[in-house]
Amino acid sequence: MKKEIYALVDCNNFYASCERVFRPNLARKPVGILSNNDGCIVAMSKEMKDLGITRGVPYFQIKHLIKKHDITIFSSNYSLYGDMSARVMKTLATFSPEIEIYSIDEAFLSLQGIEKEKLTEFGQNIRQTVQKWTGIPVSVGIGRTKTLAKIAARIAKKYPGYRNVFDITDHPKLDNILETIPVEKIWGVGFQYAKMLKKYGYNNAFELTNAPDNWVKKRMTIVGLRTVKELRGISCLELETDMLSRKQIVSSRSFGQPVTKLEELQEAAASYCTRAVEKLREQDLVASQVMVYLTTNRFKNEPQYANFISAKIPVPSAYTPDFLVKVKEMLKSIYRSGYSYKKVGIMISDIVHQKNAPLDFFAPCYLDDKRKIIMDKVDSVNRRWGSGTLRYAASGMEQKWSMRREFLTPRYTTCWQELPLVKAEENE
DNA sequence: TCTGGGGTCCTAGGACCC
DNA sequence: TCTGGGGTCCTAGGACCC
Repeated sequence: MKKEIYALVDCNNFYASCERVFRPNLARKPVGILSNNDGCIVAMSKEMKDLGITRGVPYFQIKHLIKKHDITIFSSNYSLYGDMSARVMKTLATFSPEIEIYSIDEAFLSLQGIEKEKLTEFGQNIRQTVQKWTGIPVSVGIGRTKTLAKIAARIAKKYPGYRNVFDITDHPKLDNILETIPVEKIWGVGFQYAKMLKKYGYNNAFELTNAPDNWVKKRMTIVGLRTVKELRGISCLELETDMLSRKQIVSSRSFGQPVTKLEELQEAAASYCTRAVEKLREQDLVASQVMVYLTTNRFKNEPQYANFISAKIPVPSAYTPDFLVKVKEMLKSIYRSGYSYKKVGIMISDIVHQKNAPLDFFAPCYLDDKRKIIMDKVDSVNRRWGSGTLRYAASGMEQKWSMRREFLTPRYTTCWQELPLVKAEENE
């Protein structure tokens, strides 16, 4: 069996770091990023974490700390983060022929073939290059399995002595290191499993490696067993290098303010639906199932209602109007008047590649149809002039329901009008 | 006043078929 | 007394991830 070596490259405090690239004056200052609708804290710089603020807290609960600690708050700016992520990934791809982009801010690299003694040095090289080319600080964890590489990255980040790179491969003190990792910090062990494991006396990663296979499988399914084996150094999770096409696309948003009218809900649903079908086309996919749901605000002490409904699209399609028509009528059928709604959402599923779409004898297939030409035109206009330039009337003009984004930064990297300007010194 | 959004995988159980 | 059994497909729900 060949012995793999994996590196996990993890961007430090990614969203906060992205904002800082364009606001260098915020280095070493507390920076926080809000969720959609400016609802919760979703990302923080180290300085803000050090204040004891935790991810996920509602913004209004920590508002009083903002001034006191001179925290800078941003609304989330996904076009910026997505673009910065692409730059980081492109840089990483120059270091290894095999790379798995695991999330917006993490990638696994195969380091097969690199001499064992040089792994740390190689990791440092990655870190420095990404910093130089993109401005984003990263940590690198190296190990024989993806799960161990994750743990290594955690250590790299935690102890400054390692300068953000840690190699756990064949480490003489592996057991001692694993003893310092509480079970809930292991990749694949979440809140529920951690609770269960502790009940049975498994408190840290080392203890978990001694759990019997059958017991683990029974309580944590085959997935949990793989995690445990990976901790023991047996690789069970391979690098997934090719982008698998998605199985579902979800688009939903809480409203900036409560919505009561069916027409407004329909507008919002139409706008999310438009976005979801756009995402479908970005990957040359078509879908034949669409679901729509709506819900009231569960945090409020007022009448609650939630419902969903789904429908088939007769011929797999990526033509937005095919979906808009369905969504509009479906929403009408589950809408009940007299409630204050907080959110609607769209889920598109039964997704296949355009080329693999089942054919219908009586209907033209999307790929060969003029509908595809229309959609391609719409997409290219919106790419060129900014998304939302061409819209469907169904999405409405007022969009009173649209989300709050009070602290939004410019789209520095994805919109010509919002490029950062470099000013010459004027103090002469 | 104010509480995110977008994904994946696995399993159990029911429906249905032969 | 004693009511088969195996296969497939689908869905809901639960766990996890970022």
